[in-house]
Amino acid sequence: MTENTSPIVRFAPSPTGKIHIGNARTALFNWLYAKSNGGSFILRYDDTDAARSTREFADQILVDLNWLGIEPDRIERQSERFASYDAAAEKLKEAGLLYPCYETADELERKRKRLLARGLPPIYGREGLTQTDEERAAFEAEGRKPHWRFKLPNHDEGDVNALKRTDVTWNDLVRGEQSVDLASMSDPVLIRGDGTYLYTLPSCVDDLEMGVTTIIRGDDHVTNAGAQIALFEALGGEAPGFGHHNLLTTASGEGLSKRLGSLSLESLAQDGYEAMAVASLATLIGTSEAVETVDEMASLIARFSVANSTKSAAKFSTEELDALNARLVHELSFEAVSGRLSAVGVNGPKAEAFWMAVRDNLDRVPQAADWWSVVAGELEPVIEDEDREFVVQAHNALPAGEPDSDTWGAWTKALKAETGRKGRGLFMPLRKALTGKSHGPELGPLLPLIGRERILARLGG
RNA sequence: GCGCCCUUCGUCUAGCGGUCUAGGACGCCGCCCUUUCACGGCGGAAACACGGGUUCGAGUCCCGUAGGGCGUGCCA
Repeated sequence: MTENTSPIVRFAPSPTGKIHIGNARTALFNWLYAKSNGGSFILRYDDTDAARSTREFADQILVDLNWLGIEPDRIERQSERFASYDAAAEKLKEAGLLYPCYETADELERKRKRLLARGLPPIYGREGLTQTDEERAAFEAEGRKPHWRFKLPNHDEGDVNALKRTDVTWNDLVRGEQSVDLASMSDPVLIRGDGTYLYTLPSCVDDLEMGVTTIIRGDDHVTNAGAQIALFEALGGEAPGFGHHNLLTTASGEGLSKRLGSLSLESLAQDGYEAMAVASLATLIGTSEAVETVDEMASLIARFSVANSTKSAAKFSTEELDALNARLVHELSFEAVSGRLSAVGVNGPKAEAFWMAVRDNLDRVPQAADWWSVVAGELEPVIEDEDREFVVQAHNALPAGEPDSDTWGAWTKALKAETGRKGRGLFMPLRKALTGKSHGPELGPLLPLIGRERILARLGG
C-alpha cells in the first residue's frame, strides 16, 4: 500500500459523453485527495475507442473540469499510447496469460443464459484456453477473429477449470479491508475481436507507467479491483492503493447515469449555477461533513478526507443544489459576478448598487436580469382600480430631484401623512406600480436605480 | 439466480456495548427583525427497517427477514 506522500492520482473519463455530477464527484475526490496531500492529478482520456470518442467531448470535459476549479497537472491520451499496450499484451501472451477466444458475442450470451438458467454463476468456461491449435485454425479459416482474455490466477495447478477460491485483498481508503474472490469471475476480455483494447489493460499499463499511486473511483468498481490487482501483478508491477467512494442516486433511488443530461456540468453551468455550489455538494454529500456552501476550493480541500465517504449510496437532489446555490449567491461580491452580469445585459454605473440591492432575492445569478429590466427597462405597471387615486397622489408627492437613499423614507412619510395609509396598503400599490410585481427587493435602494423619469412614468405620469 | 456491500430524523450523516431521554447540517414549522417577499437571528417538531439471539446492559455484536446499491459485458 502506497503512503500518502506525494500521491499521483488520475481521472480517466472516456470522451464519449458529457460529465455529470456523479463523474464530477469522482474527479473532485481525486483532485482534492491529490491537493490535500501535495500530489498531482492526471486527466487521462480513455479514448482507445476511436469510434465513440470525440475531440469535442474531450475538450468539453476539460472545460467542465476547469469550471469546477480543477486544473490537471498533466493530460494524457490513451489513443497516443498504443505502443505500450501492444508491448504489454505481447508480454502477457508470451507468459500464457492472455489467450485467444473465438466465441461470438451471441454464443457467449447464450452460454451465460444457460448457466443462469441452471442457477449457476455465468462464469466463462475457458474453452478458449483448452482449444487445440487445429480448432483455432479452423475458426480462423472461417474468418473468425479472436478476442483475448486475461487468465486469472484462480485455479488449481495444472487444471484451469478447477476453480479455487482465491481472495485478492487490499486496504481500501474508504471501505477498509476488502477482498474479492477471483474464482467468482470470468477471465476479463482485454482485447476485442477487432483488435481494439477494452479499458482494463490500457488502464493498468498507464497506472503503472505513469506512477499512479492511488486510484479513487466509484464503488461500482470494487469487484473490478480484484482482477485488476491480478493484472498489475501479471504485468510485473505493484498495484496502486484503492479508494472506492459511494455512488450517488436520484431521489427515487436509481443510480445516476450518463443519460441525466440535465445534470451535466455543462448544463449546470449554463443554467447559472455556481461552480462552488456544485463542487461543494458533489464532494460533501454522502460524507460525514455538513453539507453546506464552501466559497472556495481551498476550504473544500481543508474539509475533504476521502475516508469521510460512507459505504452506502447517497441521494442527490437538485433542490439541495438550489438551496446551496442561493446561499452562495447571497454572499457574492459584485467583483465576483460583474462579468456574468454584463453577459446578461447588466452593466453600467448602476450595476454594482443594483447587484447589492437584489442579490438576496436571487437563487441564481442570471435571474438578476429579471430585476434589471425592472430597473432599467420597460414594464407594465400594475395598478389596482382602488389604488388609482393613491398612485396619483404618490406621483405628485415624489420628492423633487433624482431619488437618492433618503427618497423612499421621505416620500412614504409624506404619503402616510397625506393619505392616512400605512403598512401594506401604503407600499404595496407603489411596489406593484413601480416593479410590476408583488414581491422583491426593498424599494428604498431600488428608487435611485429606477430613476425619477421611470418612476413618474410608471405612476401614470 | 449468484456474489459483495448497505439500512439512524424528509435528506446527508455522527455513533465504533453503558457517557443515547441518539448529536450535527440542509430542509421544514414557529417566533423575532423587516412598511412585502427574501436575507438574517432565535427556537421547535422530526430517526435507530423488522424479528430473534448474545450480554447485567445493544443504535452499537451475531443470525434471520424485508428493503436498497453494486457487480456478474467483446461498457466504463
